[in-house]
Amino acid sequence: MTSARRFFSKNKSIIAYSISLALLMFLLKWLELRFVIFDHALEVYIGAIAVIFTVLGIWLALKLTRPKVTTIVVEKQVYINPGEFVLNETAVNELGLSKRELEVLNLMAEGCSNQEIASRLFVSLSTVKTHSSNLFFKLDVKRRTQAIEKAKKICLIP
Amino acid sequence: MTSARRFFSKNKSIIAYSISLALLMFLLKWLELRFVIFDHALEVYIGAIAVIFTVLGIWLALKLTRPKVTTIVVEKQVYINPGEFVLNETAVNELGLSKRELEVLNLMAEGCSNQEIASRLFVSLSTVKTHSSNLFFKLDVKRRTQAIEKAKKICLIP
DNA sequence: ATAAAAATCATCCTAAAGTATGAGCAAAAA
DNA sequence: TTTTTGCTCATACTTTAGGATGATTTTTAT
Repeated sequence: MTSARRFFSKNKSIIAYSISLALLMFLLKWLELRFVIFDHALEVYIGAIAVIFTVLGIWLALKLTRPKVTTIVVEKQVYINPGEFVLNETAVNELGLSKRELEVLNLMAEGCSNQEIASRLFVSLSTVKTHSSNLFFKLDVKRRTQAIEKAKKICLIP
Repeated sequence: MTSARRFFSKNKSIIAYSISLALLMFLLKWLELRFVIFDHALEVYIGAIAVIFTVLGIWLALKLTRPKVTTIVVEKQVYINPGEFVLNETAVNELGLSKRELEVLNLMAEGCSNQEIASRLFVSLSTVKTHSSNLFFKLDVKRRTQAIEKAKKICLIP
């Protein structure tokens, strides 16, 4: 049942074409009988058929073929306003940075000295030095200024 | 001359259609003369014409339809906090920063050490130290990291 | 031409930054 | 349970940064 319905709906155009072709045949037969009296009517008749079926073919083609589509991709640049900072967690995981190291990194970027960082995190200067040393190793840099530069580039800090 | 040629090239398909139609007419006329002896040959003949011109119409339609152009706008995200960096010259004048000091500041922000800055500016380490010292005094900071932080805030560096 | 500003360099000294190594401890993962 | 990981701290040492001061040489503006 459904398959039959599906068949009709899928071949709608073809069925319509067949029916209209049949009707035209009848019409032409009728015309043939009426105008057979004229001389050279056949040539005109055939010309008419040619034109009609050409139009029909064109109509059919336009109906059946899916429209030719050429796609033009236009890149529109969307400028992201630096309003909200989102931490690049992918980078954090790839580099294996710990929570504490990120804290140290942030305070570094704020211009804190190691001693200030130690005071603000309630740890010793040694601890901060260890963290910063590990940080530089993981970020593959030699100085805190380079660490800040790189961290900003890859969105580890705002 | 050129306009005529242009006309031909532009209406190539239509001209081809006309010619093939004329040829078909001749062919059909010839067939008519040959097979007129058969009974009911006319129906077959007309059917053949119908089919041929339908095909012709389809071919014509496929040839003549111009592709539909769809424009797809792809939003490309461009992360640009620099957008375009414009130096805050007002601040530069207010703080009394010299050209050289700004150069040093920029290299500092790139993560260069004083020695690296000296090499890149073709001056001695002492000179860079003097510049940076003056810089810190003018910016009212104590460390290069603070200088970078402040300079970015007031648009002295990108 | 002359004074002011900018750029250059040096030396001495202190403070901070950074390296290397070892070790204790607690929480989480195996 | 054992191992791993992260955080902690310490000591000793080297390097870099930064301060203070003074001096010479270009530029630049008046």
